[in-house]
Amino acid sequence: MAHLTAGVEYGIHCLLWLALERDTSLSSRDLADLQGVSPSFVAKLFPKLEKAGIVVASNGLRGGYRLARSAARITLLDVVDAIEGPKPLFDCQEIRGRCAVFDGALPRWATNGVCAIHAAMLRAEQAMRESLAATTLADIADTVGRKAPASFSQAVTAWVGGRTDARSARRGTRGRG
Amino acid sequence: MAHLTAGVEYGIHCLLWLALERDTSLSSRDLADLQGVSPSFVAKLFPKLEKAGIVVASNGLRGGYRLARSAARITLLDVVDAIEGPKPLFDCQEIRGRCAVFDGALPRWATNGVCAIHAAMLRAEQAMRESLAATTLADIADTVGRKAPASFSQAVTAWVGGRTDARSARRGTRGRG
DNA sequence: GAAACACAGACTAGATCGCTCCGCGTTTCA
DNA sequence: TGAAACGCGGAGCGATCTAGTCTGTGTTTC
Ligand code: FES
Ligand code: FES
Repeated sequence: MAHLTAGVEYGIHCLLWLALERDTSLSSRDLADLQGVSPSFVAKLFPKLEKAGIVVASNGLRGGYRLARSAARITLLDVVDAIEGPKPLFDCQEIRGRCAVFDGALPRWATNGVCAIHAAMLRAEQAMRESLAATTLADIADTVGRKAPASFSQAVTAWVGGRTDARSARRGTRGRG
Repeated sequence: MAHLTAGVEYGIHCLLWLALERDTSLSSRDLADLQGVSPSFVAKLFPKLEKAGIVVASNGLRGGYRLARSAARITLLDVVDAIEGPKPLFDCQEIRGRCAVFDGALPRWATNGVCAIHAAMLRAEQAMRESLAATTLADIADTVGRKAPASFSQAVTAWVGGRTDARSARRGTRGRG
């Protein structure tokens, strides 16, 4: 994939569901099934978000995740950093230090400070990060909310409720389904 | 490596040498040896820069590359696009279309337009691209030029000249060295 | 005490990256 | 005239990364 991996897309989409259902803990399996993606993969994602303080986890049956703070105070940069970890846009290999003209006697000025090319790349990365930091989960939820009809939110709550019911039913009809 | 690969670092550094020696054609081997990097790898880089119209190539003995236009009119974005090709920062997989709540009957509004998350990523990518487009090869050459002593430019020209001489000498003493 | 949860770690298939090697056509120059 | 130095394309290779699976361990609910 590209620089921002599939984990970021999965993670942010999951967090949007959590923002929609702030009163309920959703398990990683709920979130995966809800979106039709790999449960194992989503399960590997959330410990990172929890360590970054974006979500809080609760253990045991009926456990799961919920947002650690308001969606308006979670930026896309928070999520990207949590999932991707420290991952530079550009990885300078200090080419300049191998110049044949110097022939072994590397002058101080040649490796002093950061290479001008590297500096330009760092500026580009910073521009990207500032753009990501300027968008919050709430912004995105608003955009989606304006597109979705009013009935959608209810349908989601019903789906989540249906999950809990299905679990209870499974306990009642154990071995038959 | 990261999103911007080693080819970009090699490529831009090479182009800086070409900007310094605008009157001479430098071969890909010259440029590689000058910087102590792999000649084969640099040789694979330059056809891309030539197709993008950043350098012009000349064939045969004494051939090589030179800048197609002034360094002030070559941006870092030009070089990155030439070497990396079309490579999105974020590769949306249209997760939203798989939502289990819809259960097969995907409503129009759900996939209408670009996903809000994807849109935010495109803005971040655009911010990065604008930053890269704002820096030219000449800008970087100036920065380097201010650091390097006056003698450096002469040393480079001498090194390049020495290369041509070495080739002539090799022809004269064929088989002995 | 079983089921549903979180979480850590080993593992795999496939893609990509950095790099090499080879063959072909072109140009120069002894 | 032919060898050497060029550009250029394609095949291939080892290392690394990605997306995803499969354990296993500990915790909470019912
Ligand atoms: S040495 Fe890495 S960008 Fe110049
Ligand atoms: S569907 Fe790809 S980012 Fe939303």
